[in-house]
Amino acid sequence: MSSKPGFQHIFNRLQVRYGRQQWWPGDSAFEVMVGAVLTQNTAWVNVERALANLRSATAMDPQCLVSVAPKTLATWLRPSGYFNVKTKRLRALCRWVLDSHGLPALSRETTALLRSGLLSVHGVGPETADAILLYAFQRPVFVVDAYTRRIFSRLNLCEQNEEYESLRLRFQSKLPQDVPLLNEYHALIVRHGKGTCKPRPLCHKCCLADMCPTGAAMI
DNA sequence: ACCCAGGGTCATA
DNA sequence: TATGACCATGGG
Repeated sequence: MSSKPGFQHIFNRLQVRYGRQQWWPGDSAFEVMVGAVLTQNTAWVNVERALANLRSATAMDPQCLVSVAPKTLATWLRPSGYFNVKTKRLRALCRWVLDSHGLPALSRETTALLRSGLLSVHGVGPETADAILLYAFQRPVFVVDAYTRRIFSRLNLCEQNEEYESLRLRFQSKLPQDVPLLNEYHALIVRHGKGTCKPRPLCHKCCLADMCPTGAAMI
């Protein structure tokens, strides 16, 4: 007898196929937060250029980012796109960190309080907040993104327009509250989305093809 | 030339 | 609640 493949089983498949992902690429918790904002709807390779600009300007610091002229900050952020928008969002995030007495103080707060705090920052939505919670603060949350919807809706395990919170809580209820697992799972989903599970279906050699009902019709 | 990328906000109905 | 416009660079 066969049953529908579970979230844990799919994780195992992805892990066997792609191996360890070693997320998040970032030296400090603050750099992870900056990267989380800069990567909004943006390819990571472009984010790395902006991060390199900040590092070479020795500006990878909340106090510096709120003090520097917005026009200067926008110049550093230019390669990651939306630089005017992201200048404001980054400054808003830094103001929140400073008003909260810095990252060490924040790291002692409960996950629920951190989450509502992050969501109160202009420019930080649910996905960015959860990415920061998981990868900067090491909290056991599942990060839902566009890849998650694409991959799991093709497996008939969710609807493409399912609400963010609904999807997140469903994942979390089916998985252990284990930070390393949740870390790897989201990273593997992104890896798989960049690999075989493209917007335009290209499911040959997909490690999940045998679970994909529509996979047979794809080239 | 076109589509896509590790989203979110705001105005409108 | 649910669409649509907008933000903007760079790779394939």
